[in-house]
Amino acid sequence: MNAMLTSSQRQLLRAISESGPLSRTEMAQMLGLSKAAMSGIARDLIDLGVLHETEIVYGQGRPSVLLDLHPECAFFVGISLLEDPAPMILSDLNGKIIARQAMPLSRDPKVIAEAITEGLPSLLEAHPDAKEKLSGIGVALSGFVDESQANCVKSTLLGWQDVPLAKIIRERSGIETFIENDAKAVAVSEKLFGSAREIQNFSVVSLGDGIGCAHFIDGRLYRGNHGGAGEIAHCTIEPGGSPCRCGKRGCLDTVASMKAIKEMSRAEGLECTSLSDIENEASTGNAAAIRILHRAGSALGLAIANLIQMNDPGLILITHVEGSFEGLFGTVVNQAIETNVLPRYAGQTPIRIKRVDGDVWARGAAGIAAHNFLIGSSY
Amino acid sequence: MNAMLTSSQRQLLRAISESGPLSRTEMAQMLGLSKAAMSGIARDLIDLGVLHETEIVYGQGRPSVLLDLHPECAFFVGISLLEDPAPMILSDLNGKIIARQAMPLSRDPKVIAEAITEGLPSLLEAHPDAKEKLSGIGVALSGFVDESQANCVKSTLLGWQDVPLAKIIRERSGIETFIENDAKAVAVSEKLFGSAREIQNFSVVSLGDGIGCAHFIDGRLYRGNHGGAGEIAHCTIEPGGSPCRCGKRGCLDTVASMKAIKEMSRAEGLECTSLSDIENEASTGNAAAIRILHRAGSALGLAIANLIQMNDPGLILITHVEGSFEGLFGTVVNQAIETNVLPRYAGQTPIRIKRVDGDVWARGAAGIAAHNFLIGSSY
DNA sequence: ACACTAAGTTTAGAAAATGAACAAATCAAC
DNA sequence: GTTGATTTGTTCATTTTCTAAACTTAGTGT
Repeated sequence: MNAMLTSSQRQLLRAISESGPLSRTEMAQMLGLSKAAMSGIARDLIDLGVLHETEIVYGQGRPSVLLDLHPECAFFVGISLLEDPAPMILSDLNGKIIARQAMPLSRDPKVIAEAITEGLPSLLEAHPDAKEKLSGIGVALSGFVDESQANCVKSTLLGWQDVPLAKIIRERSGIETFIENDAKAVAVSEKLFGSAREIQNFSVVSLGDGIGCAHFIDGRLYRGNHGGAGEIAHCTIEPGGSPCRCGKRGCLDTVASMKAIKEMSRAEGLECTSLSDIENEASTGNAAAIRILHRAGSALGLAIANLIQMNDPGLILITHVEGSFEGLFGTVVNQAIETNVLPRYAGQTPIRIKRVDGDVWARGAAGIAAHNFLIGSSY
Repeated sequence: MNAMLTSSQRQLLRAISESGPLSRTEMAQMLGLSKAAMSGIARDLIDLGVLHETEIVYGQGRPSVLLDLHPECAFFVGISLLEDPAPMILSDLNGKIIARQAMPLSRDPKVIAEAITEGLPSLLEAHPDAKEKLSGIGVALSGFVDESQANCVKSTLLGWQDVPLAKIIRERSGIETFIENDAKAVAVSEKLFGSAREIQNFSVVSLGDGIGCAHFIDGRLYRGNHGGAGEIAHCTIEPGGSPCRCGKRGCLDTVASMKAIKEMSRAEGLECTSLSDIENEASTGNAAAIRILHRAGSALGLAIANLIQMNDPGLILITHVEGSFEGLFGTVVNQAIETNVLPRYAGQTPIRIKRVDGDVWARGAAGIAAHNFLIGSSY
């Protein structure tokens, strides 16, 4: 239903998704079109149910009517293949989670497609609206995804190589489907729904068991030439350091991922099962805990500083699941960023910390579907 | 004369500049237009003298006529403010250098504009064609330049802050003028004239007294949020290492720039004035020379590896003025890249080495002018 | 010489934009 | 209140840009 949007219509949707509600006149200025053209485009999109009039702003002269996306004009399903059971959520066009369930994870694409298809009815059960207007499925996974957001080029976690997962799910479920790398999916959903809406250049660093990263450049997700842009986890931070499961040494992942921090704690004989535990130990003066947090924080900070130097993003968004950035770890990270960035730049790149819950990945996946619905893959 | 090109015409020029000569049918496919539309666009551009028919390719059916940019349809002047005297070159639309001279360098923008204007007649003297079709001036400088390629936000070397250099030169000379950071200018000219024409994502690392770097992403120069994308020289490579003039420690610049290499040699008591000298010493077994080249090479390699991990470019183009990459330095660089890149990726990112002469910067500057003539700043 | 093939052009007409005039909805001022 | 100023948004005739389909052109293969 959505494939036949004009290029201008798409541009408009993109603009609104970036800046929030706009009057027709503002839209016209933004896209460089005449008021006349804008009027027609807006009317069409309102008729389609994608836009609707919201606020009326009074000023001098005729008041302007703000148009915004109609959040209930389309619904999306997002699935994360990062955990077992795999979270599965239903979201609207604002990224609001409307329903949530889980499905069994599998390594067999066909079984996944089957599980998704079977899970849909119950996910949509209490939401007849959503059932009718379900416009896309998004899947987040750990691995490399191609430009078309259809094929998984390689996933070590899932043991895949060149798996056309999107096609398989699409064929089984009958719903438009797109897949994406986990960190990239989060970046897209932050651009669409989150705190980076209006920012054209930013990077997301997602801190969890592993470390993920993705870049938005000139308002678009930058996937890299082999889909590997943002593989910050395997930047060498401690040359000659500990061996990494990737085969080389001293990767950021071996020092600053939650998994690494926990392993280091265990090796030091600390009985810690979470970042908060270690932070607690450190705050009571435990030297080992302090050392570990220092090492991890400096490494992450250095990597982020290098990212800033390299790409000069307008925002670094650090998402983390566990613990908080209020403690020693966060302080060290910030310090390390400051000391490793060109002094002239220090403090010029906003660092935003965002604590996220277990829905991040599924929500990100839904964002991929929403992005394809709204804007499409090309400009 | 050139400001009123259609968006389609610009797209076409971009496509040809990327892929070389194309038949009308190929063009139509590339831009997603009908043959009919293409026919008209091509005719207009031929009438304007921008395109011309070159080769005829015989196959089955009617032979196709390849169209290419007419290299003599426009000429550009490029000036490098990196040296004194400042090189000044005249180039055609292929980047071919047609004439060359020098002008005195100054820190006063007005004096620069004056020198350029006064230098033009003699530069153009033997080329009446070029005089008539001079379509732009480009200026390369060390520092930060804003998005519009008109204002120098900051240049430590020139002691500038917010200098509207392009406007000053434009007003004095009457010629359309654009300025750009040195490394970024080289990247643009490599994209336009050089070895990265068909590549959408690549980074240029320019090795000279200092180290410069610039990224092309999705076919466009990526300037970064503050114009600082590519400041690889001040990535921290040796945490806690030697102090850098930027104020922090262990920057790549303090270890791998030609200046740093020479300084380290002097500190070690080597009587070397060029990279070749040090390479020679190393090849005869001089331990200090070997150590220096190892240290510099590993640092540069690590930085490039981090760049690859971070941005997954389709090509790294290393330009260097002095010496060669055949010796120890080059070997170490390559080795360090290999060992610090995800093993799966190793060798996947082509590294191209290009020895350049003293014209690089001026040629890059001319490329900026040519790029603005052909494609304009926006898409 | 004959069909066959593919490139490029022509034509009429659809699609998408513009510009200028106009209608609508408010504020401000008397 | 009525009037004027002001700005939004619409209408409509016109222009620009692109398309589809038929046609012309210039070759190859048999």
